[in-house]
Amino acid sequence: MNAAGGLRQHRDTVGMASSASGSAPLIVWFRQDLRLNDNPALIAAAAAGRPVIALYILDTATRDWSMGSATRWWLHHSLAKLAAALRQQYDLQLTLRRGDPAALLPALMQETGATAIHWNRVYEPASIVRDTAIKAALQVRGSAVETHNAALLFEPWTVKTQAGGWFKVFTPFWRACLAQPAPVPQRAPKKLTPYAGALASDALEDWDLLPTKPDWAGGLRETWTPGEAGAAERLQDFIDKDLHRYANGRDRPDLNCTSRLSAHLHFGEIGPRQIWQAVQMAAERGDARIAQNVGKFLSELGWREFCHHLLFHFPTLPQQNFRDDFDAFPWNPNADHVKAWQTGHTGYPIVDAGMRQLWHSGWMHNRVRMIAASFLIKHLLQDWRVGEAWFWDTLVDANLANNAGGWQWVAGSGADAAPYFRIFNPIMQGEKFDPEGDYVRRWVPELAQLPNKYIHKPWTAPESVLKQAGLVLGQSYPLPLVDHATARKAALAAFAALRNDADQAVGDE
DNA sequence: TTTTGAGTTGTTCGA
DNA sequence: GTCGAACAACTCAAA
Repeated sequence: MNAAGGLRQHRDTVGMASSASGSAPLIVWFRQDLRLNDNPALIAAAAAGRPVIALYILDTATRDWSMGSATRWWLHHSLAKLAAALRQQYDLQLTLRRGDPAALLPALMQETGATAIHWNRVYEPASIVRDTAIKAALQVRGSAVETHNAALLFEPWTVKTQAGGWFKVFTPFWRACLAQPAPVPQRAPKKLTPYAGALASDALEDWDLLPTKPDWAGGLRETWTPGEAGAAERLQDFIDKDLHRYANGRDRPDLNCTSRLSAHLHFGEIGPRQIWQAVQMAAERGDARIAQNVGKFLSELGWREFCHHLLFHFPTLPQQNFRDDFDAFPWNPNADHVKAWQTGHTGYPIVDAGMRQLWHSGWMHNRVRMIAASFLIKHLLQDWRVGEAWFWDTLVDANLANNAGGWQWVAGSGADAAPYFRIFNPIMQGEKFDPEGDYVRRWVPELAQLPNKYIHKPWTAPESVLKQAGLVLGQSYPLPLVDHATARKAALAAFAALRNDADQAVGDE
């Protein structure tokens, strides 16, 4: 069955607007909340007992950080799943429209006689600007607008220091969060009244969200199951198989025991409240190993929360150094080096494995993200925003807050950032966290025949070993793009220059 | 206001 | 191979 095909409605029909606002329809505007459970906008709309219109708008008017290629792929499938679920559960059509929400929403309300609209907030700068204006305009027209929180455990304006400011350090931030009452998810509405009129809807396929020539999405299809059901299954699988060893296992890309919920979370196919409750319940069921690991896992959810709160309070996070002394950092732009990094040809196996995993599957293990990001920034001295942009386009979980927060953290320009001297050694990291080389062998197959001893540093292998492994360095696999020790010294020198600049600036005053 | 303790994820060097 | 110290100085959060 092609769920998307069922969305077509060929007839433009003027809705039967009711004059009695008591039975006038209301709109649920889906955005980054593509689920039925724990969806406060949907729940509130259903509870009103009036006809419900379910709407998704492909926003072509907001230019800032428009979706990357991998997230467009995910969105297509997630919308198809949402449409199918709405139809199956409530006999409700998901109406698809493309354009400027500021124009489309009042038009749809006019068309249908809808007098109220619900949506769940997106806590990103461009969305806030857009939605604030839309809300004001709709209210001027006399419409009721209600917005809700589906995306975060705690509202960004509620987590404050004792002095009333915003946290810039994670640990006290998370302590303050944990002091709040535990967030509780709500179930999907049991029933709701679907809007009876026929509504014109775009066909999902016409949005061209999927790649065609070439179709590079094969690796994504074999790796992911977008949609609310896929998210729930992923969470359950994680709790059953991996939560009990999360604290240590999370650092092992070869073991693959992280939750892999990031993209589901980004699209709101599952919410943080649901995850929170599910792992707490698993811990309470009595498995001591799970109980020991839950705190660590929740703190990762805490980092997601922290990044979102940071972005809310510091909206320039994706573009500008959080610490402005980094504006003087002596980057060394080099298109060839960036290309080698992007395509997984740096000559450092753990970095290349990660970059190829990303290209193939739209995702990279967290530990390897740090190593690969550190390499781009500190070994190659490329601006963190170059890496941020590549991740934005290639990650299925590309999320403005997490991506910006992560890159600034690695660069050392962010909140609570890594100290300048923390420069990952890609060889040592590989040997420590991929000890058997399984991860490298999977993603860099040309190295598969190398013995473990050389898998993370092939250039040190004797000629006979290389020959045995069928490897010609510089041909079938690159030599290291830069020498680790040399690059490390250069990075330290660059950071030293930054400090000197800062001292100079103080001296100038 | 001042003081104090602390701050996700590391590496290198020398004993 | 293992271990502790050094790598800076600063900012943040709270007492």
